Amino acid sequence: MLTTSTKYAIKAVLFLALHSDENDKLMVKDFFEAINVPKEYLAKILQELSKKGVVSSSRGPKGGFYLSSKNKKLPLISIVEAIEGRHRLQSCVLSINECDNDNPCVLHDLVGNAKTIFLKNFEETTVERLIESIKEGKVL
Amino acid sequence: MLTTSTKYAIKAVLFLALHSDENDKLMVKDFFEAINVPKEYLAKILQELSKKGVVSSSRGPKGGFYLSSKNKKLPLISIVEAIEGRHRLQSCVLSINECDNDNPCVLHDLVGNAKTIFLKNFEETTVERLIESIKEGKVL
DNA sequence: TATAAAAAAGATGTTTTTGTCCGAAATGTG
DNA sequence: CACATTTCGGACAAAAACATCTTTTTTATA
Repeated sequence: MLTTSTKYAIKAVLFLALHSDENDKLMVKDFFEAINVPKEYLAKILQELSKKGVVSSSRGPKGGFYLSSKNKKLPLISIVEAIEGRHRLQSCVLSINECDNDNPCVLHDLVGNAKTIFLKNFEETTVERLIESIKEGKVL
Repeated sequence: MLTTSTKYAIKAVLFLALHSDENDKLMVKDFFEAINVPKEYLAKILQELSKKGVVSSSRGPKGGFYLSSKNKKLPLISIVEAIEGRHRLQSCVLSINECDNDNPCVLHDLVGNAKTIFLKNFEETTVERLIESIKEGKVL
């Protein structure tokens, strides 16, 4: 459903949303254990997310990663897109190029529903919104 | 959503359902091009499906692969299970072990719906049923 | 302005998935 | 029974995903 890298990315973003802001940045070494992601790999992923504008970062002493309030308003889908690109999520289940609503493959309708719901949720739910869930007891 | 191998498997099963039966078996070389799957890899996948009872096969001259009427009655999910096992489809989106309905992770509810619908469709739709769709114009 | 701290960038290593190849076992047919 | 044909099974190869390591660049602050 989501690649390992994307899962790591989501965990990282949510953790940052909860525990950082412009004045309290987090370094990789400060939280890789908390979210159970290999340290060096997390660094790579954050780099990518930063480049794509999904998280914020600053170098040097007192530097680190954090979520700006703008970052927090992004929908979940932007994390997925930053890591694995948009294509993967919306391409045909059977990877048939010509498949679309007008010329659906055998599984198109069968899977369409689930995929539509999934995408819709990821497009409509912001990081900010998820943080509420966490505060209401959902586990990260 | 589904691995490449599983997609190949589904295509192969559907093709066999359409073009083979006990008296007209198909050899790998007869249809790997039609479904656009690497020949040797398709052979491997069919072997696996055969071992798991999802497709039927016989060796030697006049041999090949086919779907028995029993095979055709199997739900789609059994193809997925044969290739990638059941676990992958139903495990937590964030791969959090403790995640379940009583102790949901942040994404559990968000994704739950889509996943439930997806699984339900794959459990309830048989190969036989899909063949009807194809005859009604859906592309394979 | 020198220093140390941090992310950025790039090179390298490992594992899993995908894909290929070849010999062994089975089986219908002359 | 001999033979050709086909799947079966295992070994091997290539590519992608996952992970680590090292060097460079930026920057706060002493």
